[in-house]
Amino acid sequence: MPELPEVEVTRRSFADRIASAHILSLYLGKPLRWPLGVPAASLVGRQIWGVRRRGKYLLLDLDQGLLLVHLGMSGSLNFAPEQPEAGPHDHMDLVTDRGVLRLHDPRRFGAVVWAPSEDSAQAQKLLGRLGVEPLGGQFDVTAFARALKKRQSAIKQILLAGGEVVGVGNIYASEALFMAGIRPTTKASRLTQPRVARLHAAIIQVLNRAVEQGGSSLKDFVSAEGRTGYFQLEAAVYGRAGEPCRVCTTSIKSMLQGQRTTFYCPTCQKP
DNA sequence: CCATATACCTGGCAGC
DNA sequence: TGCTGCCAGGTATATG
Repeated sequence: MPELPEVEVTRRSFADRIASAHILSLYLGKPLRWPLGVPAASLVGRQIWGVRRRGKYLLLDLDQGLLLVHLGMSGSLNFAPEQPEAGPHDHMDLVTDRGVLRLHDPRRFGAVVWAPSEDSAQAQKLLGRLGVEPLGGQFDVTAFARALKKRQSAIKQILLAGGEVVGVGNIYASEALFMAGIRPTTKASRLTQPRVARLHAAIIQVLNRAVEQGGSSLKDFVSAEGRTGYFQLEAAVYGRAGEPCRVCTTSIKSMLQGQRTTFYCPTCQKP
């Protein structure tokens, strides 16, 4: 479910409300991807200073250390004054004096991990290899082009890996490459400077637009306020195999790339 | 160092 | 119906 826009929309939906709250208790259900790393009871009394985002991770800054929260494939957060009885897929309740932050995650690829600091080994193990943030101005075209010149794999796989730029998942990778007119299988190193520039702009545009629209609701995205995506994001290619391209009416193709499905228009996107 | 495959887990759906 | 097989928005880790 969550790529950068969904994670950012989730962050915005509860960051202000949870800021300065004190942790009263932390309940964990079935195991998530990794253990918390410390006894849950050790977080009682901690104060939450704020919520940041790095790639698809949410960072809850505490007065001692921080919590790294990842939504995996199927996770969502809900923050409310009270929560109903936990269902079978609710695996965390962070109870504070401002409300309860609940993680709902059927597939349990998500995680909640405590680390003593962002620079600590625990945090860096997860954050250390992340590429640059695409939004907010640090994403530089020249540096992006220079990095891609060194990479021999298909551009779609480079985007998904997140080592050059973070936040682009399977949906937005297909969408950004369509916007840029680039075939997903094109070797990154073979992209010309102008095409990299188009891709750079497309990534920023597609992610920004999705954030503005409140996260796409292509499937079942729900923000921490409990709202679904406010608008259906009109996918140009994702999930549209066999349907006509919105630009040229060519039938959209799908293929497998590194065990993930990729969608593209064979006419609009050049190798 | 790089590129690729694998594993984790559950639910929904198409097809029989 | 009920079963089977396949697919799903991520990413650390192992392997070559």
